[in-house]
Amino acid sequence: MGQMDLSCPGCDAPDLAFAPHDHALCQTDAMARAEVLVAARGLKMTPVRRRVLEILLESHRAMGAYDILARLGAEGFGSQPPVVYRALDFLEDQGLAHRIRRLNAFCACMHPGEAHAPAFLICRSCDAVAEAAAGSVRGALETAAGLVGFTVEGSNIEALGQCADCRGQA
Amino acid sequence: MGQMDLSCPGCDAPDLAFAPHDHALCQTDAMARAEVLVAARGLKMTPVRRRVLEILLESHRAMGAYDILARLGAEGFGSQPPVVYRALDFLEDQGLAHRIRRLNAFCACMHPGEAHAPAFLICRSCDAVAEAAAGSVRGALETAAGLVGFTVEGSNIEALGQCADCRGQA
DNA sequence: ATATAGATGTGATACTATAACATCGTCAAG
DNA sequence: CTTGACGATGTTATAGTATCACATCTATAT
Repeated sequence: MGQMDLSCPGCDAPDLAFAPHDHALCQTDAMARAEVLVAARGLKMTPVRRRVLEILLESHRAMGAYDILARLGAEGFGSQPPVVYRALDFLEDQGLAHRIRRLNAFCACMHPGEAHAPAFLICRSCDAVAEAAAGSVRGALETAAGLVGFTVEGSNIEALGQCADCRGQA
Repeated sequence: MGQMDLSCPGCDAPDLAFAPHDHALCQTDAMARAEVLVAARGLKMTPVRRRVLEILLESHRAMGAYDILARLGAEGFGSQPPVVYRALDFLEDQGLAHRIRRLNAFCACMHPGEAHAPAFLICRSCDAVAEAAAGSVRGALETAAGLVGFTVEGSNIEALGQCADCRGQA
């Protein structure tokens, strides 16, 4: 792990999101992986899409679409909702961003390219969102669903609570 | 299990929601349990609250707040959003209805009064929503969260997929 | 050069949810 | 009986989230 970077709000709080870490590295690494992935799929990481991902990568918090849109507009991109929703749809389809339904908001994926279907841990104190390994959770969900003959095609699993740092301070 | 009631859309599709069943009994039973629970807590099952729950109990599908509101308005209740949102908040607080975040919609609880923190199974074909026993799912989630020091205070677990009946027909 | 497909920009609109305040009814204390 | 307090409801207004439809642009391949 690198040096702690206090300018990263998510870093104060820790999975990866809740622990102090070199967030600049975290950001550039995720961005680099995203670029590679998109190229490998024959798709384009356009300026709007790249900028939206950069904005999401600034912290480990979820952001509302309209907050992102305001940033885009201020930077010379389009300022109408479809601009940001289309970029977010693309990023989500490519596994580079996640929608946090409980918050009506979006966060950058911290494990792009890795096969993963995460559970989201949302700290109510610092607002950081972490992705927890959820293989066992999904397994349990599929088992429970299977008992009633239901086939799971997709799921969203979100937990609201408090991260270790915040609980320590409270 | 009682007789099949074809007038119940959710009944065509079964947990309880995806299986053919005597839905009239299902409705009256849930309503009766709700009345008892509310009274036992010293709260009031007012006309608006009762009617909202009745509407939700008509099927095992989730309904949007505004769809419910239209029904209320047509029946002489207030027709402004707070009317229905307040009733839904009350029902949710009392464990009589659930919010399905994936659908921005609400459904009646099929297990009122029973300690439960369900996972929701949402059939993409028939739109029925079932509550699956999720003790093991929640256990796995808490374990996964615990590994990163996160304390789970609440969670929403929703699966989108296809119920047994719909898969058979497709 | 030009046709095509994908991406973006823009205006309009739909859908979901809450804030703030007035009114009304019920019920208990006096 | 009346009055006060509280909770529920009604109503107006507004905030917040998301999509549709259509025009325009850009890159690419032909």
